[in-house]
Amino acid sequence: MLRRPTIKDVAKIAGVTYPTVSRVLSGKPYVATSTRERVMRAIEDLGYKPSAAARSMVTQRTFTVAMLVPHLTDANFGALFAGAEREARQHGYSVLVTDYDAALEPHGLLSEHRVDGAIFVEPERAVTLEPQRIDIPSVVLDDVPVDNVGGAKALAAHLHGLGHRRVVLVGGPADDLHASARLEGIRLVYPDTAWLAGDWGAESGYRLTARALELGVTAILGANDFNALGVLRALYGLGLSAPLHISVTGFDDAPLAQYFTPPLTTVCQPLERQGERAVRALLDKLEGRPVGVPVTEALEIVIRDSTGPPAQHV
Amino acid sequence: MLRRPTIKDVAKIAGVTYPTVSRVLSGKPYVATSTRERVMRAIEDLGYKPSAAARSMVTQRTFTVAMLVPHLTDANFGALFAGAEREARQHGYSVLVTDYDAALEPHGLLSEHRVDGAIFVEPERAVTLEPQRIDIPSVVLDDVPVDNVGGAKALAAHLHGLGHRRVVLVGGPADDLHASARLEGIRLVYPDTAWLAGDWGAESGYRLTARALELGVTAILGANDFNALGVLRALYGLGLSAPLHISVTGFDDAPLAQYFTPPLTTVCQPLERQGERAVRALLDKLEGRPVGVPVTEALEIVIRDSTGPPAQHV
DNA sequence: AACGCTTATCTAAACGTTTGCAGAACCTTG
DNA sequence: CAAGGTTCTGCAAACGTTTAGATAAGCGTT
Repeated sequence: MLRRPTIKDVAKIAGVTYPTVSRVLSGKPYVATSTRERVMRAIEDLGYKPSAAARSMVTQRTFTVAMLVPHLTDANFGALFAGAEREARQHGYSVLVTDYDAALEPHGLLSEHRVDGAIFVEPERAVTLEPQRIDIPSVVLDDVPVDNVGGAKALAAHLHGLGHRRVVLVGGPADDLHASARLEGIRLVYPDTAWLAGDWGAESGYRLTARALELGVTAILGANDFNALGVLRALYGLGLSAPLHISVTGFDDAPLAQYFTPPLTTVCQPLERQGERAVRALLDKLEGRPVGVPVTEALEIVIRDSTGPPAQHV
Repeated sequence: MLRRPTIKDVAKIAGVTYPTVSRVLSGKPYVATSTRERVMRAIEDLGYKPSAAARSMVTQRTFTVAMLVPHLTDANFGALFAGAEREARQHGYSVLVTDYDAALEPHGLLSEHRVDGAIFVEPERAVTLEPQRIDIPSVVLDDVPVDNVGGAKALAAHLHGLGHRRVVLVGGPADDLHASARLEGIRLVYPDTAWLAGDWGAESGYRLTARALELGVTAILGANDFNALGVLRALYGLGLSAPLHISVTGFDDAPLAQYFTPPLTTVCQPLERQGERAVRALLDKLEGRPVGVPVTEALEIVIRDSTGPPAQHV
């Protein structure tokens, strides 16, 4: 296996010096059309690909940003990435995904100037990590906030309209800002709603459902769609079903939520757009532009089959 | 904002020349303990971090591998990544995730020697892409095969044991090797089973269920768990339910599958281990070791509530 | 006291780019 | 036709490492 062609090989073939090739590659002005063509052809013939390492060596930039997620198994960030990637690409950047732990390793993305900036998807941990160990520009997803409170309130209002008088929030970490905001929204309608905290997984919803039912509620609000799925599953195990015996709602409108049994009433998060906005904010920081004032995005409720009037008698 | 400290700054503080610092960093022998200590302290004091670019400039290696997935929204690869990441880290590599399209961009991972190798998660597309545009070492997930045929056969046998006599496979792309292998496995038990192909999403299962029922089957095998979820959803829409009217199975045992209503009978894919094995195979290639003979891994069936005896009368 | 061996450090070259500066060739213009 | 501008291209330095080879110091042998 031979050495990869470098800019110098290209130059030799095209009969110019290598800085000229560099100029062609970066689309600089002041290069004759004929030269440009010859160089292009040489590049083509050799199958030349620039070396990112050499390039970022001198420019001190990688034109790459990292997206850090707590666990890659959390399904939601797929859409987030899609939005981020599209936006980044438009500006000549690319996006890499890893989980926090991997990124922080000695050889990880964040430790060796491999990326120009980072997007932290889960704000809480970002806050604890960032100042200590990270010294690259970064944004946390909360820099592009969405109206968790409003979304939750809408959900609660919907339930209230159906006649529910006592509800509970199930799932989400006790110290999570999003989950807290959702509780806050619910309490705007049902002032002293209880919160059975857990994590973001289905298991949480499943495990906590029994305790929720002891509270004598007619509706259970999952802190996210997967929590809600766990609740549905628990109801199934108890021989109950939504919305007949208990109404259930989620949060996020994950792609799968419409295929739950029953299809889930939830709140639609504009995840792609959020990814987009996060990238935009980060690039603004990176390129020294004034970073725009974050506007809070409204969330829309999606009513499906998992909610209905309360059972006549619990 | 000042320049980042380099190896030379460290050297100056520690009172040595910079190659010595390099030796300390890479744990080379022949450096005095006292020197090593002085250097370490200087590194600490300065908050020095090596530059990956400069390093891979000379070594011609990045110690990074890419994991390419078709769409980051496909949930399954989370576990795949977890396994891959763990294995890679143990060998001093890190793993980056992107989708095919992003990776192939002119500035993408694969185009500029940014990674030492790549793992293609979806073999079909890898095959079409690789020879044309990629010239870095790569493995496709099929290089570490799992026994799709056996798993599907086990599923079919389970259904047959319950008394089902006519089944159908729903979902999965018509040209997909995994899906085909699954069909093959089913046909070992039910020789002329029909296949209503689609894609890997829930929507496919949902859409194709009506046609499946027209075939007069008593059980529907989803090509994966999400296809199965779509089927369950469609049944719900028709006022039917599993396993009472129709039995339903999935494939993969996605983390969510046990929380479906009803919990899904499926086949457990050892995804983490697969990720691990893929990395191992790739590193073998990269480091010129003989790449081990791929052993096909057996798959275990997981029986839950979505399958039962056929309805007395269809 | 000179020799060789080991251990520790230094010197210098190399990796593949970008970029500021300087020079060459060609055009205007007065 | 000399002066002054453009437009194009070459030269050389710089980016931050690794690594082969050279040198120096210390020590145990003869």
